[in-house]
Amino acid sequence: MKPSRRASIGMEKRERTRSHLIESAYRVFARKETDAVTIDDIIAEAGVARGTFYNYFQTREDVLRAVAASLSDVMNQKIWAQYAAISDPAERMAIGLRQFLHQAMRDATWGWVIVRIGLVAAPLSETIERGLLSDLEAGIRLERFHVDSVQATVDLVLGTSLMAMRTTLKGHTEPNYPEQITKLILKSLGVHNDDAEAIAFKALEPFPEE
Amino acid sequence: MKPSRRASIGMEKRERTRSHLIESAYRVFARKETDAVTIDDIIAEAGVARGTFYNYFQTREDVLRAVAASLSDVMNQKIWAQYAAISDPAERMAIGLRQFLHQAMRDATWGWVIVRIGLVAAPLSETIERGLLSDLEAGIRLERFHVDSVQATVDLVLGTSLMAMRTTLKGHTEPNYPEQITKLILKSLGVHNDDAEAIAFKALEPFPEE
Amino acid sequence: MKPSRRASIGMEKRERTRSHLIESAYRVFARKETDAVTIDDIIAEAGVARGTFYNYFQTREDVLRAVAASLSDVMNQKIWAQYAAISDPAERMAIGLRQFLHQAMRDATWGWVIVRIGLVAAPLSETIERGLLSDLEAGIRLERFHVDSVQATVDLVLGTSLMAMRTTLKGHTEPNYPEQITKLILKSLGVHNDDAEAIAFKALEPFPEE
Amino acid sequence: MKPSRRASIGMEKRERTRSHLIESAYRVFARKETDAVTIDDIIAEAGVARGTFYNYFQTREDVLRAVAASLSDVMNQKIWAQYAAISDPAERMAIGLRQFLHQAMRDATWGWVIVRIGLVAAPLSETIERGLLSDLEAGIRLERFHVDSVQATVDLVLGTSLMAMRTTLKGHTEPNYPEQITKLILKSLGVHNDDAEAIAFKALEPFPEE
DNA sequence: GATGAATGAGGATTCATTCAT
DNA sequence: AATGAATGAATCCTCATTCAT
Repeated sequence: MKPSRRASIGMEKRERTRSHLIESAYRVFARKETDAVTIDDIIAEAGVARGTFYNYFQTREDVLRAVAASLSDVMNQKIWAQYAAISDPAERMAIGLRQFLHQAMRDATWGWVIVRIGLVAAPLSETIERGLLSDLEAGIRLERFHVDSVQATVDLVLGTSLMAMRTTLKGHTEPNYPEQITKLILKSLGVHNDDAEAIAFKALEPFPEE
Repeated sequence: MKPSRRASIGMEKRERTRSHLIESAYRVFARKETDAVTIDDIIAEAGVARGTFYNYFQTREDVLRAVAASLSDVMNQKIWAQYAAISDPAERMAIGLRQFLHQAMRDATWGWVIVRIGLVAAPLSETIERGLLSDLEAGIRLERFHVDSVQATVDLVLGTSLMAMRTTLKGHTEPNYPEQITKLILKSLGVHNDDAEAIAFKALEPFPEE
Repeated sequence: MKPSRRASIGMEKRERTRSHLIESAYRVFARKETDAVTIDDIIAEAGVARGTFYNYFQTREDVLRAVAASLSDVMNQKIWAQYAAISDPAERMAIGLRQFLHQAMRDATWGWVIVRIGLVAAPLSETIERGLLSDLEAGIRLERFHVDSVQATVDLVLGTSLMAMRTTLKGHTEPNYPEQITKLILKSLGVHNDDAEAIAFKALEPFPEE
Repeated sequence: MKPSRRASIGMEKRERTRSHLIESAYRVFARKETDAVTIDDIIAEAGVARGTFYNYFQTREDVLRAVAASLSDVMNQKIWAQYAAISDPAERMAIGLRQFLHQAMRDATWGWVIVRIGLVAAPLSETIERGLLSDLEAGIRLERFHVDSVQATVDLVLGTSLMAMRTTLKGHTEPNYPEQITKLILKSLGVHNDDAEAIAFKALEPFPEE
C-alpha cells in the first residue's frame, strides 16, 4: 500500500495546485478582456512560479478551456441540477434564466467570466445551448411555446440573456430585473402575459450555497 | 500657384490617405479578433509604410475609433436617413432591423466588424443605441409597443439582433431569417402576431448603393 | 537480514539504475545533437522520475562523461582486447580501424554516439588517441610505417576514420568500405600497396557478441 | 531621381546593418559551440537592439546560413580564384590545402568557424565539397592521382584537413605543419614522395589581403 | 507627407535544478 | 532510493512606437 498511498498524496497535491491555478485564472479573466490576460497575471494571482504554470497547462488557450469546463460543471450542478423535478418547460426555462442572472448579480466575478468567455469557449457554450435547445423543443412539443423558427428563438434567448447580464454587471439596478427579462423572454416564446408574469415572479428556492 | 491652393491639395491628399488607412483597418478588423489586429496587419493591407500610420493615428485605439466613427456616419446617412418619412415606430424598427441583417448577409465584412466592435467602440455603439432608444420610446408613447421595462427591451433588441447576425455570418441559412427575427422582436415588443408578420415581411425599398 | 547483505542489495540496485540511465542517455545521444539533449529526454527514455536522475548525476555534462567512459570501456574490451596477440603494428591498426567501422555499420546507434561525442568528450578521445599513438610509435620503431610527422599522421588516421564513419552512417554503401578506408590509411602510413591490400582485406575474426 | 535616391540610401543602410550582424554572428560562432550561441550573444556583439536582429533574420538557423554563405563567397573569390591559372591538379589541391591551413593559423576566428560549421552549414559545405571533388576528379582523369575509391579519398582529404586545423587551433606548433599535412595527403592520393614534397613545400604566392 | 530602420518593453516558453515526501 | 511538484533563470519572439532622412 506504500506506493499507492505515496502516489495518491502526489495526485492530491497536483489536483490542488491545478484547481488553484484554474481559480486564479478565473478571477483574472473576470477582471480583464480575455486577450489581455497574460500568464504572468495568472501566476501572480496564484502566487506561484512561472514554470509551475507550464507544469499544468501548455498554453493560455488551455487554461481558458479549463476555466470554461469548470464553469460548465458548476453551472450544471448548481443551476440545472435543481430543476430535475420540474416538468413544465416554461417554468424550467424561467428558473434557469433567473438563476443565471441572479448568480451574476450575487457574484460579479462569475458574471464577467460568463460574459467574456461564455460565447467563445466551446465547452461552456455547448453545454448552455444543448440545455436550452432541449427545453425549447420540449416546450414546442407540448404546445407551451409557439415559435416560427427555432434558431431565431435560440438567438433571442441567448442574446437577450447575455445582454441583460452585461447590463446588470455594468451597474444597472432595476428591481426584479432578472424577472423582467424572464417575463419578456417567456412572452416572446408565446406564453401569455399573465402566465409569464406568474411564472417569472414565482418564489425561487434558495440557491445552494458553496 | 497660390499657397492656399497648394495647401488644399495637401489637405485632399491627407484626407485620401487617412480614408485609405481607415478602410484598410476596417477590412482587417473584419478578419481578426479586435485584440489580435496588429498595426503591421493594417499597414500591410494599406500598402503603406509603418511611419505613415503614425502620421494619422497615435495608437491602435485611435484607428479603432476612427473605423467606428466612419461606420456610424454611414449608418446615420444610409439607414436612419431612409426612414425619415415613416411614422409608425413598429415599421421604422422593422425596417432598421431588416436593413441591418440584410446588410450583414450582403456584406460579411461589414457584418463581422459590427459584431466585433458594434458594442465596444464608442461612436458606433452610441449611434446604435440612440437610434434604437428613440424608436422604442416613440413606440411606447404612441402605445404601439407595450413593455414593462425599457432597459429589458433594449437588451432584447440588441442582444437578439447581434446574436442573429452572428448566426447568419457563421453560415446559418434559413429563408427570410431577417424577417423571422424581426417578427419575433416585434411580437416581444407587444405587437400582435398578424400585425408583426405583415410588417416584418412587407416589401423593402432597395438599399441605397454606394 | 544482515545489514551488510541489505547494503549490498542496495548497491546492486544502485548500480543497476545507474547503468540503466547511462544506456538510456546513450540511446538519446545517438538520436539528437549533443546540445539538444535534455534531461527530460533521458528520463523519458529511462522511464524514471526526474529526481532519480539527480541521485546519480549532478549535471548533464556528468552523464555525457559517463556515457563516454562506458563507450571507452566497451571499445577497450571489444575492439582492442582481441589483438593482444598480434604483433605487426600494421595489422593491429588495420584490425582496429575495420572493427571500428564495422561496428558502426552493425550498430548505427553506437556509430552516431561516437561521431557526436567522440571528439568532444575527453575520456573517449584520450583512450582512442593513446591506443593509436602507441601502435603508431611501434610501427615507426619497427620501420613498418614511414612518416615525417607523428602529429600529422594522428590527424590523418583520426580525421579520416571519423569522416568515413560519418559517411557510412549517412547511408553511403560501397562494398568493403571499411577495407577501402583501411587500405588507404595504411598506404598513407607508408605501407606498400599490395601489402596494404592484403592486410586490409584479410579475413577478420568474428566479432565478440554481447 | 528623388525617390530612387532615397530608396538607395535606405538600401545601403539596410545592407550595412545586415553585414554588421553577420560579421558579429561570425565572431560569436568562432567563440562558442554552434548550439550554445544565443541571439543575445549576437546582438551584444553587434551593439544593436534585440528587435533589430529580427528585422533581418527570422531564426538562429537563418543567421548561421547567412554566415556560411558569406564565408562561401569569400572562399570562392579568394581561394578558388587564385589558382585559375594552375593546371596540375596536385598543385591545385596543394595550394588549396595550404591556403586553408595557413588562413586558420593567421586568423583563428576564421579557423574556428570553419571547423564548427564547415561541414554542417549548407552553402559553405557545398562549396568546399564541390571544389574538392572537381580537383579530385581532374587528378584522377589525368592520372595524377591513383585512388581505388573516390568517396574514401574525399573522406581522407576532408577529415584530415579539418582535424589538422583543429590541432593547429588548439595550439600545436610544428614548423611547416600545413606543408606536412599537404605532403601526407598528396602521397595518400598516389603522388610519389619526392614529387609530393616538392609540391607541398613550393613557395606560395602571398594571400590576397582584404 | 512618406518612409522604414531601430528600438526595447512585454510576454511566452523551456529546462536544469532543488527539495519535501 | 525514488519520486515529481515547484522553481526561476535564460532565452526566444512580437509589436507598438520613435525618429532621422
